[in-house]
Amino acid sequence: MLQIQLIREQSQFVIDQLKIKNFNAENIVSQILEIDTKRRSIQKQTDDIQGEQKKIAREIGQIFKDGKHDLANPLKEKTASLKETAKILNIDLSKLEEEQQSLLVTLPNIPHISVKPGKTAEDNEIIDQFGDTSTNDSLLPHWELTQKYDIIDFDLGSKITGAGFPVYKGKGAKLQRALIQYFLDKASENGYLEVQVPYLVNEASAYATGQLPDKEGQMYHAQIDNLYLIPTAEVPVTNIYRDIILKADELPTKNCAYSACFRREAGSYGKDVRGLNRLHQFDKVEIVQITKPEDSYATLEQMRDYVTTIIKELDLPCRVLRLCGGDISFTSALTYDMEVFSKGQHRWLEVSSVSNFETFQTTRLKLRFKDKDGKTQLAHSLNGSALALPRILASILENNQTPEGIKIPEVLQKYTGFSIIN
RNA sequence: GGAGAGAUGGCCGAGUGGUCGAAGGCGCACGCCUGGAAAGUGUGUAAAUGCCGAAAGCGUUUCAUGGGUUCGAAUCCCAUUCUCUCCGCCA
Repeated sequence: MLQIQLIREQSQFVIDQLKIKNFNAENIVSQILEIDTKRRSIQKQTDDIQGEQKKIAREIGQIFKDGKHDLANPLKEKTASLKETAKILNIDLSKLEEEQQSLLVTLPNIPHISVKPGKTAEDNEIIDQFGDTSTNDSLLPHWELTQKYDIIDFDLGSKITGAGFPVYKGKGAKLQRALIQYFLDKASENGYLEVQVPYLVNEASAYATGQLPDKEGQMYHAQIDNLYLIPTAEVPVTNIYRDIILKADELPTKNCAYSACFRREAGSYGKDVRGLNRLHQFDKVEIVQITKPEDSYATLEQMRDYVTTIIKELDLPCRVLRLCGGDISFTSALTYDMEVFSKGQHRWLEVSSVSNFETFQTTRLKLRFKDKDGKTQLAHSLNGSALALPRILASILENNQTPEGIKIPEVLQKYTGFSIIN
């Protein structure tokens, strides 16, 4: 959520920057400003009236103390009418606050100045690429390989639950577990504190990280208890810091977490959902950092670097994209996507996305820190996948297929306990 | 799931209707003391929001959350959430 002060003080800048995200904010901003003016004038009025009420109440207190009870009655009458006015004004006030809030949450985050305009994923800028992307038509896509070696059973998952909930079997399950452990170990080595977090979150948490209200339909909802299944560990991990004021020396905080992730993926279809490409339940290791504002972009680079290093170690061909305005997410100011090349499908698959949210999440989270002058200010939040399993698994299977079987990347062998799937 | 007790500032803890945003302590910050430190000692120590160009200052709100009673609520009433104890159930 954008801060009202920013909109108030630099409305034109907000409007201009949001154009880069192809978002026309003109109307919303002017509505917000209009409501804001009204809101503040009403707040002033209620404040004054409530101050008056308090003053009279104190006077009555004094009168009772002095035992002059009969003097109290006219004063009581006076407050009665003040109370009535205050009540009406308070209703107006909360109505305006609500209105303002509901408009504010519809505005996306302002993109970083370096973000270039663009309409679609086609306009993203490739800033780095490594690894061998040579391929040929004899290489099988992973959904054929998983069947051939009987390591993932999509039909069985459909029977038990539905499409998008595969069953991993034997070496498939072990490879999955190996990847999780490998990712977590790497993150720990790099200073991320490992946490295990709930997979269901309440409304306040889903709201604070921005899943609500924007992505309501994308989350599974346990209605009886009004809890949401997490679409990513980002939600519970970031909410660790909800409503907190950190000390300056506690920053940056670095957390990593493995979790299953649940996404309804309403509206997806075709080749995008084939096999492991898009699932309703998948595994992911997430990294989250909270930093001082001045450090967040250096941290973003460091996180990007960290993710590409892991991909390199897995020996997967990879490219790094700096997202254009049109492709960057609602909540992000700057995002890098990492894609690995999948040789059986002859296409790039997104396996990670690292983003700087600046204060967009921390505003809602009320996540602040005391700077060295003792002033409280909003921290910046960043996160990234490190990494999401299914597509990594898909490209490991496709890229390492040989006539003898699927070769397990060197770094994973100590975790899997085997070096080939055959 | 049933019965009972509770929720107060960064932490502990006092406060059952009247200048209570809240005693006292711990912690923290700054100062004094000291050759330096400890001890001692003094001062300060919440957040949100509004008035204001900014600061200072002032107002309002906040004692789990949301309602209510009252001229006045941390204190009384109702609902919800959470914690603890006992019973039941259970990996």
